[in-house]
Amino acid sequence: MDVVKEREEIIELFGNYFEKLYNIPPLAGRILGTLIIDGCKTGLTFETLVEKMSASKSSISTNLNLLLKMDKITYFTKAGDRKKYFKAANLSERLANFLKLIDSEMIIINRLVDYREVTASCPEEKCNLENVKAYRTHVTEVGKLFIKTINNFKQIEISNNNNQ
Amino acid sequence: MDVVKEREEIIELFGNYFEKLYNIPPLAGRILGTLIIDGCKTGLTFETLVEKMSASKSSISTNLNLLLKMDKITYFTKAGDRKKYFKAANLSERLANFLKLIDSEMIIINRLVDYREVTASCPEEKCNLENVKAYRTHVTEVGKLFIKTINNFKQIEISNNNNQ
DNA sequence: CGGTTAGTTCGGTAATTACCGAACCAATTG
DNA sequence: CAATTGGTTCGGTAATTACCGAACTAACCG
Repeated sequence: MDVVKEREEIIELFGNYFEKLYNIPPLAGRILGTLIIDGCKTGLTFETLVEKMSASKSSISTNLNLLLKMDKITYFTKAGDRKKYFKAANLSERLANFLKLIDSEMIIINRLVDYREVTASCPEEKCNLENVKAYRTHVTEVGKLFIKTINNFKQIEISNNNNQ
Repeated sequence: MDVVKEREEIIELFGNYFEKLYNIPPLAGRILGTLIIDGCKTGLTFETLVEKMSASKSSISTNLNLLLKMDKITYFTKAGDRKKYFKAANLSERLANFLKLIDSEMIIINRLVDYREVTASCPEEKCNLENVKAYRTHVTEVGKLFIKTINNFKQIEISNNNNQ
């Protein structure tokens, strides 16, 4: 395996994937990809990112702050060192965002169910109501699965941190 | 409940939700929301949508074709009637799109696992590899859950169609 | 055939987005 | 204090997007 080339390609894949998934600028996607690949151990500094991405300081700043606000990344600092070290957020935090999505979907579905219950008059609309309810059950199940997984990761992360 | 107002609000909610979720233009999101609320029974015509959305024919055309290409909606025709009747796709079809997303995520994860297996030299990177593998397990589970649900819906849809 | 209906295609434009450079601030160092 | 480092903020601009109107096609009707 050509490790260097593979690294580039994975970052690019991640970048595009995150860009679409989270609706973020291309540069933000690429930063996140880079942090997942390279930044897991020690984190990457602002400066390093400016070089690696060959982007301007202002763009890096803006997009780092965006990713921070979205809880996709975090940073830590070292005593006697003014630099921030950025790294991708824990998987449990990244997954938690899906729960928010699921919650917002649930709100819409519940309103749709209530609405349908008022308006469903003909048999065709009745079965439509049943469909929506079945869909709600599915979304609930997905939510539960995510909560379970997030808790798993939290356990893993705690024991990882203790080992450091 | 003020049904008319509630209808408007649900469409707006759906519109914004789909816009973000699928990365589609606002109008496309609103069309999809409208079709889910209003178009389930008999479908809505091109003309009706132009009026309801108060948008131009060209914009409606473009966005309907986009939604068709994405399998978010379908249309049927009636004998002796030149119009197309648009309706939201079955839930099974809409959910199938999530599977595509999961597949594309799996491809990246697998490449990341392979990459990590080559590059993981220090203990910290080893546990990182374990994290990614645990995440892969989770994504696989989500995929299975979706497949199960999609099959459920297919069953429901078949029996619904037989009752019509 | 000409007229109507249903929908598409093709510029064009207004609005939005992504990124940049330059000026700036705030903390530290000599 | 001045100089340096690490990062932010603020216009500005190039590129992209979302939508429009007008002209068009294709199928049918009388």
